[in-house]
Amino acid sequence: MGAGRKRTFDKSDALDKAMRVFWRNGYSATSVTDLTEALGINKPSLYAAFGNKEQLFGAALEHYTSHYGAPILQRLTEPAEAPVSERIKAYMLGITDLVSNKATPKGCFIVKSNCEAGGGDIPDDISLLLQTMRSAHQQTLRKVIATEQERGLLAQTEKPGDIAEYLLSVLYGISVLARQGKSRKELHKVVDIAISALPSL
Amino acid sequence: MGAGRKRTFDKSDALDKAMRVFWRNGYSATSVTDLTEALGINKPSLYAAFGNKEQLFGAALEHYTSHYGAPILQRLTEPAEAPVSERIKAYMLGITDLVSNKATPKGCFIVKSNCEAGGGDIPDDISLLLQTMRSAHQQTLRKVIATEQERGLLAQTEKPGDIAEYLLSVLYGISVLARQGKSRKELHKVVDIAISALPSL
DNA sequence: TTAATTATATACCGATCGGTACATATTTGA
DNA sequence: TCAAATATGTACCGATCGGTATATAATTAA
Repeated sequence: MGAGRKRTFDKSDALDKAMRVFWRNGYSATSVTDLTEALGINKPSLYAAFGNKEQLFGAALEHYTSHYGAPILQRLTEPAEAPVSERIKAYMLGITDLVSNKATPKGCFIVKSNCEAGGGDIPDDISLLLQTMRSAHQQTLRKVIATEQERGLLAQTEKPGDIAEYLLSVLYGISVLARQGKSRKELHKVVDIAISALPSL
Repeated sequence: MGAGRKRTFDKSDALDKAMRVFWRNGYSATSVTDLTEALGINKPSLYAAFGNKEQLFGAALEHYTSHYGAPILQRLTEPAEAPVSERIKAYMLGITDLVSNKATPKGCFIVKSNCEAGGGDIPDDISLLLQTMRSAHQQTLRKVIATEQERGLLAQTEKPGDIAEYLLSVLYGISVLARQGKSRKELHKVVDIAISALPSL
């Protein structure tokens, strides 16, 4: 890979650490100094490795979706032989556990960033990225519901997009509640009630 | 009322303007200069009238709940002759309209502040105030549900606190969706589906 | 061994942060 | 009319903001 001094830190580890700082404090309330202290590196190293604060934030969002969100979304389609109601429940409980995990900041990083966007804070590029992520998530959920409705395994009293929006709304709410410190157990109860609304079976 | 020069601005108007700036940008991303520009006054006037940034933020939160939130909460109990299902629906649609109103910042100010809290940003006093506000809101909703259950007008398959938490969760989610730009109409659809989950009638 | 290359550490940049000292303008009570 | 009291406008404070210039240390290719 050519000449040059070796990096003294692991870039992937550093990205995960930076993500947790942003996740906890948000974009505006996180200073570059907060990041360098959490990563144990100096500013020039951070800028050389990740560009700037905005680009690092974008990378943190991508890291979050690919490493924390994606495995949970997988539960919507696997195991394929499981009934859709069970898969949706497993997915929702997975999100709930993620946002109430004691080892990571409370709440959902995407939801927190979404709430931070919409004002003057957060650059336009990031707002666009968030919009894209949210849209992809909604589409994934919508398609699962639509497929099951076509197979007749799910009642068709509501449009799949509307059901997806409803379920996402509950999950967003659960993320806010988790941020407030609500326990995993309390949040699971919300999932139970929310799922009982599904016109299924 | 004593001597002294008269204030050249209306304090109540100024508080409402300040609230909107905080509502849009959040606590961390709002600078004192942002506030003085929006209010059309100088920094010493702002500090003399409202203390400091933190105290002004607290006053803005109180102003929001008393002037924007309280009138909607009233729909939970009035008109008393209306069935509880209708009152809850009117309340939820009221919140939905508030957070998707084109004349005010998108989303719920309390939800946004709650997401901002939990990290290093936002002083402890404010976090406590938010916790108190949220708890009061939840209790109000819980009592309405409990009363109706005692009267036998609502099924008792779930505890009133759990139902309240579920409804709040949906509303929090709606606030996040509104912040993302979802229309009033789309959000009303979420309310419809959410209410169909209630074990009522 | 040397030149090119890359990372690190220190020290600094102009801009902005929340907050205030101070002088001036305005109002009321005596 | 004059003194006390309150508000305003300017100009400034030290601290921190995001970002970088520069020098040095380490690594590889020649």
